[in-house]
Amino acid sequence: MFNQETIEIEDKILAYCAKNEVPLAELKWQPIPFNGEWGTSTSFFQTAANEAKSGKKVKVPLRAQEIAETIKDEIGTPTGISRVEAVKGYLNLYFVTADFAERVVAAILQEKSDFGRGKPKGERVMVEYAQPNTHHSFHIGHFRNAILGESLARLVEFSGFETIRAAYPGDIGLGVITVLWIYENFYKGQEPEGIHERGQWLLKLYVEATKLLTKKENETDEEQAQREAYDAERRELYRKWDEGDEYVRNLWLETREWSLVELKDILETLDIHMDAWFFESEVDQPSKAIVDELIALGIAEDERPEGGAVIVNIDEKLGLKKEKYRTNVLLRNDGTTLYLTKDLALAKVKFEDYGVDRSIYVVDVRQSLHLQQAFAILRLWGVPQAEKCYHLGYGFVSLPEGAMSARAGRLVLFKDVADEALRRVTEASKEKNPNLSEKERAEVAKSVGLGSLAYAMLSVDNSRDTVFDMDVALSFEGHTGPYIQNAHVRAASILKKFEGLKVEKLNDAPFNFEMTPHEIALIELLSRFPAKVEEAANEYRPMIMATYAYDLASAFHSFYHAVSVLKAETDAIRDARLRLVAASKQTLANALALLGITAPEVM
RNA sequence: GCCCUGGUAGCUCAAUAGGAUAGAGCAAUCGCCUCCUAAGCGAUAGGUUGUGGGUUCAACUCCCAUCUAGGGCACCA
Repeated sequence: MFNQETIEIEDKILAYCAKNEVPLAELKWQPIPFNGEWGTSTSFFQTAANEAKSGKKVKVPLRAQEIAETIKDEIGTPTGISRVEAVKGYLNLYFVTADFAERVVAAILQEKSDFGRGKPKGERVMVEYAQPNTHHSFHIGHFRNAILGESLARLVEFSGFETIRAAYPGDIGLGVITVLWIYENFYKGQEPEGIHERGQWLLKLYVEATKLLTKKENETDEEQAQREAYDAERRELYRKWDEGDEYVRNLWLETREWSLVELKDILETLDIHMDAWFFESEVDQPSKAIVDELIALGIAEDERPEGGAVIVNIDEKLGLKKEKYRTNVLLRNDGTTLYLTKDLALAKVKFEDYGVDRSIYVVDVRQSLHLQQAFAILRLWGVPQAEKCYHLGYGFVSLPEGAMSARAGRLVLFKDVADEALRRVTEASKEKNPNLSEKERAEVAKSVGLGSLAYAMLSVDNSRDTVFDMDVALSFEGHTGPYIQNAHVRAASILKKFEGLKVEKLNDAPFNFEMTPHEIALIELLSRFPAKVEEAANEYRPMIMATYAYDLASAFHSFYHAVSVLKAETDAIRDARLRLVAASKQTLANALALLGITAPEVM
């Protein structure tokens, strides 16, 4: 976006090299990595190496420096560039600060919340996330999934893809039936007040039921008989559900709704709005037809006549010699479907009913093989979009005391963490900013509390496992969401204090004064935002944006501390800096939005 | 047995297509609020990037080997 200079210079370098038969390698431009310095650079090592390979006797580093020097002389001082230097094989071009600064700031103030938005890409992408099981409750691991998916959706959308957000709750399976069983036998007719209490109650029932249905050590004959009787009841319930028994189905729908109401409330809190809701139960039947089709096509093998299942030997069908995707089951020998089967059916819905070009699955990394198998089968099946299926895996979230486990009672529910976050932020806010009204403080608490949680999840690479420690996630200092939000608040505070002209009217405020290194660093970061959006979206990595937001906030805090805005030396400098503050505020807000974090005006 | 991830400062993590001086935050020590919000800023200290080879002008990054942690491998999701 801000690279006009390099294009012009590249032409000159190309022309020179062509004329002098220098085997120029591709020019890669990167920012000059020294602070306080400001410009772009490229190196000639590869070019020198090309010469060496073609037989010339050259020492690569020396030759690279020689080329850099020659080109420096050749291009002179191009427009927009204040100084050119050749150092250690690199050609460094320093920008004319005033021009560049003005161009960056003006673009941001004009485009506002659209600053950084990419051009339409002409492709439709679906991001599937939020796949918790119903009849369970939303824990901190689900939160990582949700915030990662939402941030990714916002990134790809902002970068120019038409984006569809899809939820896919697991609403059927043995776990669900287990809850129905205990409810029916021991808690029938009960229903706690409050949507979260009710949702979490189902989890308690699940834990209790699991105890009743799990073999104990030193089990007596009597206990064993009881347990087996319970298990038979549960199996019978599943069978009834499967054949569509009206009573069981209604019971299931009613309790499922309790979970969904809770889930939707949490998503609403997180400002996540799904475009499509898929349910496992809905793809169960269609997936059976797909199995028949795959058998008919010779992709799947039906071993049921021999008492086996329906399987796909994926490696064999793809002609792979080494095992990679292995073999997996599409249909149990009793004719019921599996996760893989349903995912094939769902993929078909995505591609055919929703016209999706790219399909991203935000799913626990432990399911990596299963998803690769699903994608491979789609390829065998001849689905063109199979090539653009992508599994965004994420490491699991554990606790300082070990892995989360509902049965062991070691589970951190998101709702509890969110409540605690609000409590702690409210407390901190009272101390740091006593003048806020109750209403404002409540808003700040939500914004900052959820912001700190979201940032804690997004600031580590998705592939890494993380340990969720409440005190770390709810820390408000240092590399955290609130640190970034605070930079935004400080910018807002300056603008609010400025009671002269509106910032929008300060069009004639050039940066034609000697800028401090803080201002230069800040403007350089601002100019990189559009490229960062592209990078994060292309690589499907929200962490890139999380890191950027922190770097920008850090640069702003340093600037804020070291440079006076309202008390600048002259009105002209003050006005230019005000515009820079406004541009910083805008870009911080844009970056935070892509992380699913709100940017408060006060805190 | 096979496959996939990780291993970087005491701790938690970064590091763009292999590029110039491996960066942050916690924790530690020391400074900075009559001055735009101190949820902040500055400074000091902290490193043989698990180990051993190799490729390259250049390796945290690529290749091989090895140690170590975790995960996954047909009727769970």
